[in-house]
Amino acid sequence: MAKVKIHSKEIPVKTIGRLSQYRRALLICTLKGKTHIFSHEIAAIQHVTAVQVRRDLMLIGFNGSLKQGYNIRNLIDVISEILDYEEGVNVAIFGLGNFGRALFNYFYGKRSQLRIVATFDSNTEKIGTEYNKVYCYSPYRVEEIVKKKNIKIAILTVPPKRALEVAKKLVDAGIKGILNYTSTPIDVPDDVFLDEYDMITTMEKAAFFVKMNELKL
Amino acid sequence: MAKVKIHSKEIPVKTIGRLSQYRRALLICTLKGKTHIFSHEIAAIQHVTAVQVRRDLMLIGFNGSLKQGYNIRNLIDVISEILDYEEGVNVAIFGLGNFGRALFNYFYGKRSQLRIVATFDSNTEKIGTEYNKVYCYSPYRVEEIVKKKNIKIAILTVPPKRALEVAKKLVDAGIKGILNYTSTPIDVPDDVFLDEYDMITTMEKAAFFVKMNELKL
DNA sequence: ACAGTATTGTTATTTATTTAACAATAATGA
DNA sequence: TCATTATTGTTAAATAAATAACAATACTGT
Ligand SMILES: NC(=O)c1ccc[n+]([C@@H]2O[C@H](COP(=O)([O-])OP(=O)(O)OC[C@H]3O[C@@H](n4cnc5c(N)ncnc54)[C@H](O)[C@@H]3O)[C@@H](O)[C@H]2O)c1
Ligand SMILES: NC(=O)c1ccc[n+]([C@@H]2O[C@H](COP(=O)([O-])OP(=O)(O)OC[C@H]3O[C@@H](n4cnc5c(N)ncnc54)[C@H](O)[C@@H]3O)[C@@H](O)[C@H]2O)c1
Repeated sequence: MAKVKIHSKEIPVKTIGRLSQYRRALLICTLKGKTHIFSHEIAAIQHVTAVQVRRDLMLIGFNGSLKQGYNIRNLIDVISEILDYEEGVNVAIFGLGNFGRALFNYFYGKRSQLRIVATFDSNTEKIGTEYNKVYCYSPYRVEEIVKKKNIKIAILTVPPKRALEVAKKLVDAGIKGILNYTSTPIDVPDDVFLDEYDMITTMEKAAFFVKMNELKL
Repeated sequence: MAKVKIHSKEIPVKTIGRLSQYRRALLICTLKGKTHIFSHEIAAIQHVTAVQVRRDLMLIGFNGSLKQGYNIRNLIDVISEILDYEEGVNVAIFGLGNFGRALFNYFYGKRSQLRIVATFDSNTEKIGTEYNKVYCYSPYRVEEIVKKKNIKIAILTVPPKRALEVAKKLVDAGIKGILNYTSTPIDVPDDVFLDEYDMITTMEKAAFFVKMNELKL
């Protein structure tokens, strides 16, 4: 799924990602009392060009005024209408280790429509406890709880060796989106959103560029 | 910097990222005693097509044999020659909170050429202690320590409000790559590698796709 | 010996994404 | 009044990346 239709226009996935970032920048602006903003101002905050911003906004059919630029409040609302899900989406974390907990803390409460409603861990000392008021279940209960709590998105932070089996269970249970942070690539059906991020790959790219830059001297 | 020359051929940055992933998959294969591998096998492990793999390998001038495919050991060596930096690269973490520590634990020791040689935190209880045998310095000493220890890459996990000031200090001190995990976008000169990752943006994309898929029904 | 098969390596094509170009517009002020 | 300026919205062009196509090759089995 690389594009999506909104108002009968095709929207690239990359635009969706940028809209999320624009909104974040805009929210900070409103806190500062700003009411209007120009495309080049948005561009300066995020890492994009003013043209890119205008093009993205064109795609979602949002218009600014020539002299004042874009109305921040309205723009936030329009982006939210696109990105957000009225009823909200339920999320669960699988693997409540150091990394899972760090993500939990960071994510918890940041977006009102995105709710962490369960955690899963195989460690018997964790099962049955609450972390940030959210109950920790045994992985045996994945199917049951995912259905009962209508969980749609999974954050996968189990050990790499467990990734494949857990991912399979998730898909079978009806999960529709997985953020896979284990270093094991997983496969999912077409109708399941998948994102895989690994800091080591990024670090290797960084090191490569450092090397390249030094050689250029 | 979107492309890089190797053997006088232009290599897209994306290829570099994939090479890192290929190598990881290959290392696992060697552990299993495999000596040769076909492009479609590599493709099946990672999320790419066989054509993509062959094209990437063509770009770095690596040849396989028609009947056996690619020699895994050789391929790992060639990729390592491209990605790795003989003398190694020194890395530091800025912000030793939950997230910083989780990344530390994950990263520490995974790549012999990429060494975490220092951590920095403003919390006086952390300054002067060792975490995983690595000393924690006060942010006041950034310039001094970065130069003394020849630190090239920074993992940025300070609170979002501190991101801009710390990033500026890093660049001034001579850091050449930053992995920015704070939700605050930062700006760096052209000769500094920058990667910004934020799980909330990813989560919002995931939620968006879940929503889209449901509407399609 | 040779048709059939599976694979690589590379060029050509297509698709996706970004960037550039510019007309339209509205305010400013000489 | 009218040139100047700064901006938007949109089309056109350029660039980047992925995919397809296919010749070349080497092995298999008959
Ligand atoms: N992508 C990144 O940048 C990145 C960064 C850090 C860690 N990681 C990865 O994230 C994962 C977690 O890292 P960590 O440091 O928190 O490790 P950890 O060992 O602290 O946590 C793993 C947790 O998963 C639990 N677990 C094991 N099997 C399970 C199962 N079948 N179902 C549910 N829970 C299960 C364990 O009990 C443990 O609590 C690892 O795969 C690690 O490689 C990725
Ligand atoms: N990108 C992601 O997906 C993601 C996930 C989790 C957290 N985060 C971000 O990572 C950062 C850290 O998160 P956390 O949960 O570890 O928070 P935390 O509060 O536990 O850790 C922050 C640490 O930074 C230290 N610090 C403060 N000012 C500093 C300075 N000037 N120099 C050095 N250290 C300083 C604090 O003492 C603390 O130890 C935050 O910005 C958070 O938003 C991002």
